[in-house]
Formats: sequence, C-alpha cells, structure tokens
Amino acid sequence: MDHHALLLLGLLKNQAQHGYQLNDFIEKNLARVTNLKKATAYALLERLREAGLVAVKLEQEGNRPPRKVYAITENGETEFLELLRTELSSAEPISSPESTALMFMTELEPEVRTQCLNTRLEKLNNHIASLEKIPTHKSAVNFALERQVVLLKADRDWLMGVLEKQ
Amino acid sequence: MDHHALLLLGLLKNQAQHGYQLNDFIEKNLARVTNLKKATAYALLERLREAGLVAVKLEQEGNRPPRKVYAITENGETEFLELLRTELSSAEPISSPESTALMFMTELEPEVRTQCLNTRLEKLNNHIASLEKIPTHKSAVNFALERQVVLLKADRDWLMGVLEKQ
DNA sequence: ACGAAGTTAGTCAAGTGTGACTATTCTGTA
DNA sequence: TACAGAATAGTCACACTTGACTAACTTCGT
Repeated sequence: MDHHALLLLGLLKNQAQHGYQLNDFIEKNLARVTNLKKATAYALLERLREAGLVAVKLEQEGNRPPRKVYAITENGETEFLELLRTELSSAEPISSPESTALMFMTELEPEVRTQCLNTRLEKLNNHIASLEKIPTHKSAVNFALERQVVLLKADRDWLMGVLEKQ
Repeated sequence: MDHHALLLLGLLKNQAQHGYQLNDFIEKNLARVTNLKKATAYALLERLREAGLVAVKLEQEGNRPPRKVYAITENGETEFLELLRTELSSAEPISSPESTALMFMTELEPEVRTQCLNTRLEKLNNHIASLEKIPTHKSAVNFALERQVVLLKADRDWLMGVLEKQ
C-alpha cells in the first residue's frame, strides 16, 4: 500500500487534481511502472483523506455533476517525503508470481515446457520493444522505465540461457 | 492468487502434508522465492478444498490435537498442470513498489537521495550474497533462485550506474 | 435533431492477504 | 519434577484490491 500512497501523494504534490484526472494520467502514462487500479486509487484517496494527508474540495464545472478535487496537505507533504526516503532505501526481493512456475517447470514434458518458455520469451521481447518505443519522458518517470527495461532484458537473457541449455 | 495456488498444489503433488509442514517448508526453504504467508496459505487451502482441488483428512498422532492432512485430488492435478502451463507462458511486468520511489527520486535533495540509494545498494548486495550462499538445492527451486540472483544483479548494476552518473 | 458512442466520475460487493493472537503439547534443564 | 521456552497447528478481524457496474453529460455522424 505504501507505494500506492507514495504515487498518489507524489502526483498531488505537483498539482491538485480530481480523481478522474489522476486515474487517467496513471492509466495513460504510468501503466507500465505501477499497477494501481482505478477503484484502488479512489479507495486509497478516501483513506488518505481520513488520515489528513489530502484535503478534498467539491468543484462544480458547468452542468456536470460536482467532482472531488484532491490536494495534498502539509502533513501529506511530510509523509510523502518520509515514504519516499523509506521506499527509496528499501530493496524487496523481486516479484514472485513467475518464479513459482519455474520451480515446477520440470514437471512438464520437455516439448510442452519448451513451448511455454518460448511463448514467455516472445512476450518478454514484446514488452521490451513496447517500452523502448516510448519517447523519452521529460520527468523522472524515466528512471522507473529504464529500470524496467534493464530488468526485463536480464530476465530475457536468463530465459534464453535456460532454453539453450535444454 | 494463481501462483499461490500453483505453489500449494505443486508441493502437495509430491506429497500429502498437513498445514504446518507446508508452511514450515515454505518459510524455511522458499521464503526467497515466494511471499506466501501462513495465514494466506491456510485460507487458500480451504478455498482449494471448496473447489475440490485438494482433499482433507483428519489425522491424530499421539496426544496431539488432530490435524488436517491435505492431499491433492485428481482435479487438483489437472488444474495444477493447467496453471503451470499458463504461468510459465506468462510475462508480467516486473515488480512495481520500488519503481514508484524512483519516479520521485528527484524531489529529494541530492545528498539525501544519494544516501538512500546507497542504503538500497547495500541491501541489494546483501540479498545477493545471502542467495549465493545457499547450497545448490536438489530440485528445480534452483531455477527460481538463479533467476532471482540474475535479476537482483541487474538491478544492482543499474543502480550503480545511476549513482555514478550523479 | 436525435441516437450511438464516448467521456467523466465515480461506487460496491466480493475476493484476497496478513499481523496479531490463541491454545495445546513437547523438551531440556536446574 | 516443574517450569520456561520452543514447536505445533491453526484462527480471526481487519485492511486492501478490483472487476463489474452505474449514471450523468457531451459529441459526432447522418
């Protein structure tokens, strides 16, 4: 949850926004580096409000239904910096979902296994290609994207090694 | 959830076990490649039972309170293989928690940032060292461990690059 | 001028995950 | 032999996440 809070606080630190704007930005620009979903974001914004880290203002524009504009509070800024330092200093073991399957790989018959791994290889390559196509972003989002590419390539290279050795 | 189910089914496929055995094995041997927690495992075992993928038998040993022994069913074996093929073919974007912090790195003052990143670097190195110390396991768990090391090293090398460029 | 499709802005029920807790039995040692 | 601590075997309340849904308004093609 912490990294989700960090993301929302970070985005709000630059500029107060309403929920839709936030979610739209995340979906369109950050989908590759975060997995924060819309419903999760709304729920979390409410929790952040309860905790006094963001303030909500109702805003009416034209005939549209009123919407909630979220702004970071002073406590929110403090918390943001603290979270940022903590998360930036941390090093959690990298992802597990895929590792589980690898542990049982040998239970599949060789041809099936090879086929699965080749599918995986293809997907990895597609991911990498699509990330490298993204124009260099102005902001520090780059760091996250660059790291993604590095990790994906390492994963791919390792996978190719495994495939060769069979 | 799928990869958690895969793990439990995979372990039960080799041998019927009671909850404590499963959790003990996971904690002691697989903590580095999975994040499945005890309470989660028990909850999931119950769901798997409801779904008919595992069967439960009560077993009494000596004076001890009876314990539940879980065994994989035929449906469970089928599901295991299907899950295995699916997960082995998939390639999800790698972990996000850490990426979020990287996106906002530049909001910290340079010295603080450098210090955080150095802390992170140290932790990464410790992780790597502790993984490399593990004696080569007999089973395919190796694949998962090996991949972890590869990814952690890629992460570390990238981080060192970032630190140098500052 | 009007219906379809898209945009805006959410909500909600149901599924998942886990830290903290409980309770019994064994085991070594003083 | 008695008691502290470890091992055994879970349970539970709570928090988090999300797919599916709602509903008002706008725009655009015909």
